[in-house]
Amino acid sequence: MSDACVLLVEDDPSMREALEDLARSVGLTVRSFPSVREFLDAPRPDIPCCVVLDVRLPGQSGLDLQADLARDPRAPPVIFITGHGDVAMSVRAMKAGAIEFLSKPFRDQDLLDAVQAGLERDRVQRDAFADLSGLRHRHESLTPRERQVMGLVAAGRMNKQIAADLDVSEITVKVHRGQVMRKMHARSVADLVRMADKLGPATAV
Amino acid sequence: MSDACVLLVEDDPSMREALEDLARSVGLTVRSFPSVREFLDAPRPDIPCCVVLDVRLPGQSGLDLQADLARDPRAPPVIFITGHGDVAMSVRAMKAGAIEFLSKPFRDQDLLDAVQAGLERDRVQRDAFADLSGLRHRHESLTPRERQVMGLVAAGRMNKQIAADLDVSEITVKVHRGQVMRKMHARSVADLVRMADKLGPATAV
DNA sequence: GGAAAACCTATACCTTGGTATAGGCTCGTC
DNA sequence: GACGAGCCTATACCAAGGTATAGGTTTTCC
Repeated sequence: MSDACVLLVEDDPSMREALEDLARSVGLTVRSFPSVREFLDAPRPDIPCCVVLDVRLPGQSGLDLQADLARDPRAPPVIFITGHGDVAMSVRAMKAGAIEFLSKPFRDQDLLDAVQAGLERDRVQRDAFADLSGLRHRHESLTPRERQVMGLVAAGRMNKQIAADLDVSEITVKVHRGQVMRKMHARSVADLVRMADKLGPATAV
Repeated sequence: MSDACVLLVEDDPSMREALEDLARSVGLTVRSFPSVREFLDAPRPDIPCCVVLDVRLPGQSGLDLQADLARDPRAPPVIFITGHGDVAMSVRAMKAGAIEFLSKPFRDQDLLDAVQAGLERDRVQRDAFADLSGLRHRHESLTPRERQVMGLVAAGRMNKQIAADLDVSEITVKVHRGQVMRKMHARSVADLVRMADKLGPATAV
């Protein structure tokens, strides 16, 4: 399980140690931070992670940190633990996408289950992001004209229609189109359509 | 706003009346039910809805009802209200997809906001479902062979490859393919690919 | 037994897509 | 001023896609 990591943000040293022991007992790697500050200053490990976060922390609160993280599409999932949580707090956390919100005392297994769910979600998210960034990279290697042609092809337009749209000859379109297929590593139009959809509005005409 | 409806499940008559008045005051249509039983027995209106649900109800609990509803992909979104909610309850509800979980006393505006959010989500969900069911209907009108061809076309295979896959002549594939485009109302291969993806694994080969 | 539906095939013909090769133009950079 | 990148075009040729028309077989169902 060294390909996954739990990021623990907890100010109470005894609690911190107990949670570290718990996580390590099932083979998880743990990095602990006593405050949001130190968590943010530390480099993010480049493996599937999930954050275990006390709601009440010195300085910035756990909920604020979650909101900050949510701005980054690559941010790891968050699991909250708290001593004195209330319903409003938990609802806010869950609405913002938290995996779990546990009140102390909680059962060890509940936390471990949540951690596994969080790691699994991060794995999926990281894979999706890696795919997408490869795709984006290839898309950026297209010239502006090629990008236009890609969008129109993905929209289902025929070469002659594209030629009319762009006011160029049909053969020019064919050349661009061939370049697009090559640069995007698309083996069929179906491939290209799916790539365009993943890239989203960036490819829309 | 008669194109939307709030389904209120609440056993306390005074509370029920207060909530009805609140919803009606902003022009919402309301149908009230004193128990889960009566809610389930009533026909579901065929317009965007959302359910406002007391967690604690005689007979089946609100959380149980939510779980039942979740089995139906067309089920309306749920908003919980409760007098004595705890954190575990709210987390469970939110994990199961609830829009909001409000503890009494709550601000009227908070409930109205949640209702609007719920109705909006149901509108989107209903539109998506209507699209999909039209698509499914057309897909079902295909003969088995045509479905196979559709899957292979959407996978990006060429006619001659499809012919080899199915061990028929290429011309046969062309005929089936033409039928598929016609029956599915696809104006381009790009169209067909997107339809196949929406239909999901049903079209996979 | 006969009608209908699904499936397969073929000929003939036309449209669309794709590539190789080759050349011209413009603009910005070194 | 030379160079490269991006863009546009053309000829020629070949591969793939699409349609109309027509006819065949098998299976199913009344």
